[in-house]
Amino acid sequence: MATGRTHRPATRSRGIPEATVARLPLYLRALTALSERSVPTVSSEELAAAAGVNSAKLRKDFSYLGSYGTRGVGYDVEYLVYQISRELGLTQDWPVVIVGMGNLGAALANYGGFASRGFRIAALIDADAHLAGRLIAGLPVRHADELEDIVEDNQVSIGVITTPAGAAQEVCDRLVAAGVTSILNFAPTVLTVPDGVDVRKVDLSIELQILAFHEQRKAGEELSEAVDSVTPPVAAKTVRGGIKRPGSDGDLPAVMPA
Amino acid sequence: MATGRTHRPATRSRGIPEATVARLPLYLRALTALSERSVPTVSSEELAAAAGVNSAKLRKDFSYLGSYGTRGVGYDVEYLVYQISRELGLTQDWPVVIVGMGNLGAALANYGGFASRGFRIAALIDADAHLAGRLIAGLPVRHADELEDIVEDNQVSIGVITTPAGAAQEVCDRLVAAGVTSILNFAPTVLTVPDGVDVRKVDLSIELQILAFHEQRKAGEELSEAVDSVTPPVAAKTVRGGIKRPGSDGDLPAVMPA
DNA sequence: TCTTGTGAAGGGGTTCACAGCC
DNA sequence: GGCTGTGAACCCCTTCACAAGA
Repeated sequence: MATGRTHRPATRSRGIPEATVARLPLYLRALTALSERSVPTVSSEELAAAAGVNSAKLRKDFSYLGSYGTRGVGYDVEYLVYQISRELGLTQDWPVVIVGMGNLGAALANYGGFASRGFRIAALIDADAHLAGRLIAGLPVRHADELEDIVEDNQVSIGVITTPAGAAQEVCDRLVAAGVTSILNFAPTVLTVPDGVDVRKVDLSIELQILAFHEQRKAGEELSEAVDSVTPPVAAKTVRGGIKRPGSDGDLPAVMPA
Repeated sequence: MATGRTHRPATRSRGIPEATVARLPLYLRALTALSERSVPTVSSEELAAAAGVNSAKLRKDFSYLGSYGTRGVGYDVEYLVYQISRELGLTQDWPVVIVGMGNLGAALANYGGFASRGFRIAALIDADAHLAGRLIAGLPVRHADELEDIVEDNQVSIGVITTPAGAAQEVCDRLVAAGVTSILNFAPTVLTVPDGVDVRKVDLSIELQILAFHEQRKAGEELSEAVDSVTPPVAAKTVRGGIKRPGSDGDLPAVMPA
């Protein structure tokens, strides 16, 4: 889902699979909870359960980081927390800017896990001059005109976009031009960025639509449960190949603009 | 990332790959935009560009739905919009409840794409009695005590959890007990659900941490750029195997509670 | 004995490249 | 000539199952 990065063959060894990287934060969270409860060691089985994955996957994931466990015993919690944090780059503070101070932007600014260690909100930015100066989560909103200065002055490399869809690409372009190389996009648009810039997106309506798909499936199965495997693929599949456009202009469903 | 569902071999044919399902909303969005501009047909190349994927992937994806294109011409926009909407189950309105009316919950309630066709907010719910009755996005907040009644009365099958992490599992359990079978979780916790229930999660800090990982990588490459392939994998890899726990209790980084 | 670390097998998804059809 | 639909190759990820080691 990320993009950009040339990902050259990684001059040997340094190749942690993307799927593994995506799970490290999950392990880290589980380990942090154990750490707070002063649990000294944990087995792959226990930790996997806490993270919601299976233990073989977890062990394989950790094997990319090195041999950090002890056979017959398990993993040292504190040590793993440190190693994963380091691997994820959380041993330093990343300054981030949030652009777009609507409901969502404000929600993120107030989100605890955000302002906590590893990330620091360098500035909140909005294009609305009326918002400028207002405090959100204790920080003053800065006007969009200042975007470039803020990014450069604070050496910001990570930007979060929470603007309306229409403004997202322009904001993205400006962030990138000013030096940002990683973007987390909450606006429902496909962003175009130059090579070397990573984009990750969080899209509410896509998630909901995926759930709707499975939900519909369930409802369908319930019905065919009794019949099942008795009736053939029914004539329901009238469409396909020949007929085409059974009601292309008539019974069109209302579709989300999202 | 979804879970639950037994996903039986799908009595022949009905098997659309999960990866394809996840992209259908993207295609639908691009197609809707074309539809609004009254574009009649579109090629796989054009549509793929608009959706941010490559054309071979798009054609393969569409092939799972059926043969909806015309060789030498392209795809009929309106027709595809209809077919994808139907496939995703958006030809009906899904009532959803949002539980947890903090900043994030309020943001979602106000989010346009949410309330638009395909999904309908059946209720906003919060455990804080002080919030009860207050209007958010034009809807009154209902107290958590009413959760079960709301779900049953409105036949809600999709629930969105925007509570603090500590409350998420309990809310989830109650939703499921009341009949919800799909959950979109914004709380930073792993939810445990019975078979047959789908969970998707949206996790801000995980996304940021993944970006930080790649960002760190970039910074490292910049340095080794000049040297590159001249120096061997350096002694930097002091750790590994032998030594163990170089500073397990000393220079521990501050780690996010995530 | 217990649990990690990992080759090897298996499964999905992506990409290629071209046959099929307009 | 142009574009779709799709077998086949390829690649990545997951899972299995067991050797290695505390």
